[in-house]
Amino acid sequence: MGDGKPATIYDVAARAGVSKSLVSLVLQRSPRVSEQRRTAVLTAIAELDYRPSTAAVSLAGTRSRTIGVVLDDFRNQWFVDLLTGLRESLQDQGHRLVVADRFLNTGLDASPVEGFLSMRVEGIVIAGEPDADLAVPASMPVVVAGGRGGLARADTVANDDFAGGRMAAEHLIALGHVRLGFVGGRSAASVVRLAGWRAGIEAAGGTVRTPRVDGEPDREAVPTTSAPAGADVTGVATVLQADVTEETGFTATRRLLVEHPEVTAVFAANDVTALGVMSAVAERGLRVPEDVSVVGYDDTPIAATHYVGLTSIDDRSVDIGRGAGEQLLARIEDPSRPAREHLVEPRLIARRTTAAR
Amino acid sequence: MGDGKPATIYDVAARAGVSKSLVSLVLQRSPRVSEQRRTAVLTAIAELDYRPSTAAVSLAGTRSRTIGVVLDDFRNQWFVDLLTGLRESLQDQGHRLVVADRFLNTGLDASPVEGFLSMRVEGIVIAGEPDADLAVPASMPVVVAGGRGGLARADTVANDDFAGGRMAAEHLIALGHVRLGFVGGRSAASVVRLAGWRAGIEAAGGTVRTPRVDGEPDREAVPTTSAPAGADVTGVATVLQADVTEETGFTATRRLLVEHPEVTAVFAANDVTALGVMSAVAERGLRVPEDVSVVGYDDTPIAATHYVGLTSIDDRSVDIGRGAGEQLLARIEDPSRPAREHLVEPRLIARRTTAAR
DNA sequence: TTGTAAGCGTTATCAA
DNA sequence: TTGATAACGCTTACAA
Repeated sequence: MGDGKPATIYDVAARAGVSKSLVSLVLQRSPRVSEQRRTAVLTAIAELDYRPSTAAVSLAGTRSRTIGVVLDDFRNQWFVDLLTGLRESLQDQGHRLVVADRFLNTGLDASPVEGFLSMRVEGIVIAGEPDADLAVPASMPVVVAGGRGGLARADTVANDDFAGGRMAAEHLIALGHVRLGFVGGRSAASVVRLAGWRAGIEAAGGTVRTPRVDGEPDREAVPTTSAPAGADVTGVATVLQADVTEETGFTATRRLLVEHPEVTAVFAANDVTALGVMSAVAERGLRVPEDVSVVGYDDTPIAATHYVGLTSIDDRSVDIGRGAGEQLLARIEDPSRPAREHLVEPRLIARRTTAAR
Repeated sequence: MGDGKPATIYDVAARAGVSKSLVSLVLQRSPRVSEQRRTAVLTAIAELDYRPSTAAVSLAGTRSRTIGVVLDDFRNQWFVDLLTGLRESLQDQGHRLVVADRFLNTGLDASPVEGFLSMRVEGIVIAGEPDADLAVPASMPVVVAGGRGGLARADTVANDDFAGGRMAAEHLIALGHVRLGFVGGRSAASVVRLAGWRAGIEAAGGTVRTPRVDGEPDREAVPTTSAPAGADVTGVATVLQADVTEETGFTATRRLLVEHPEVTAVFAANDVTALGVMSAVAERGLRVPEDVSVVGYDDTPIAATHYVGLTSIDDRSVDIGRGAGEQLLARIEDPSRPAREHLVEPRLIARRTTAAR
């Protein structure tokens, strides 16, 4: 195995005593090769530790059989599940996956998309909200996975945030909670999750205070405390101006609990925010879930730890990935195909932060 | 921008009215090209939205300028920081980074290393403990980042686990703790961290009960409870047979706290285990850090959340990445260079789970 | 400073 | 079923 230069197809052909065309046929598993020659070639390949050069293959071949995956940020763990799904639908179909986050090869390429174009990928998967400055040529098949809008002509496969928000509300109401709170931001996902949550409450005959933007005084005087008797459900929503983080989730919840001490269940637009919510609950000397139930969104690994044990909405990233791969394949087959938006139904994972009231 | 086939160097040459060699020279920023021609070429490139084919470039060129990074698992978040460091030392030097985890293109390639060999990468970074079956040809420059051993001939850049373990002990002792516990497994990293912790205790004049393997009865009868008066420090270590997880960390700690109720500080071999430790402490009705202090290792994102706020040892993955890139570059320059092992000094990040006794 | 021409390691198109 | 031979898009001597 004293590797000097890697063996080429010529070396294999010479060693097997055949032409390089024949070697190429064997490589492509052509059925019309005699068993004898085939084994001779295979033996030579093994002996020489030969491996086709991907550069030569994609240069000479008609297709690169490569798909580029653009991640918004490697830190967003959800891409792990997304990749699992993509592998199922793409890799198993003989496509090679190349992943890059927004910064992976900047400096060499202007953007990960640029790099993929240089590689002559056959399609691109954009994970998360597509950046506006991600210039993808019109002729390149693209699918947006997990994000919405952005590229009009692209297929989209995303979580059904509305359904997820509604699930959160239904779960809490089923547990007997009637005074609900919401903490989220102004991102597209958060807004739709809030709408779903509101719909869940209204479906139960309840009312929701119009989303209040944090920092602005409340215009509406909804009598949440003097609510009608019975099981009437009411909700108060806090929509943060700034990014929703653990920190802002904490301060927003602190305020929410002061202004609405009747709230016994909070739905946070994402898991990290939910951590802030839980800290705020603890700070007031209340316990989760005995005094206040908390639901997050995304079902991140941190929610799944026993220590945190956060009830959360699983956005089914694996299925989103699989679906995205299938859509991309379909578009590569038929580029004229109209772009569609596909929603994946999320599911609620009940853990230790929610309990009956 | 009606892209049909991507433009080639021929198209650019024709449009600019020059030879394709001249275009190539411009691409390589050769200084000996007249300003006039250069702008003509650059204009043509822009107009045609031309992008060199990486396949053709690496096939025709002498070097691929590509480095492969093998991750053990995308779920181990530490690779994010590692990549940051690698970008600094490699990408900024004009190298392209291609990342893959153990499963990324299996089916197409036998292993990520196979894929990289096909791509004719100039070097490979193996992140984490190298798999034994990762067959890397002797002639391929390799550096192991964050793991130890495995490939004898490879340079290694890793966290100084011994120093980290010692830091944990010193931190706790400085806070006044004298009855210390350890929970870890039998992985190389865990064993060394334990050794460092022990050294820290011994340096303070203390003694450590010989690591006890969980499940086996204690052979040694070290009088930890009847310790000499004064500030004598003692430690009890539990070494798990099975993998250290949140679950096993929990059960091991539960037992530790029963058998050694005098323990007021626990050092866990990693952050996830530390979560199990904290659950076990809570289960006994004790509080962190008022009753028991807890230190983790790796400084994972979960430790950094305010909600968890785990004091942890930061293994400085960014620096490991930068160092690994530098070592790899040096080896590519001089393949005969003897392999060395480089240790990066970790640092303790004090948060809310440790307090003075 | 610019152009010509010979590769680089494959696949693909013909003939044989 | 096999083998020439021409691409593929670029780099790189070598000439001019």
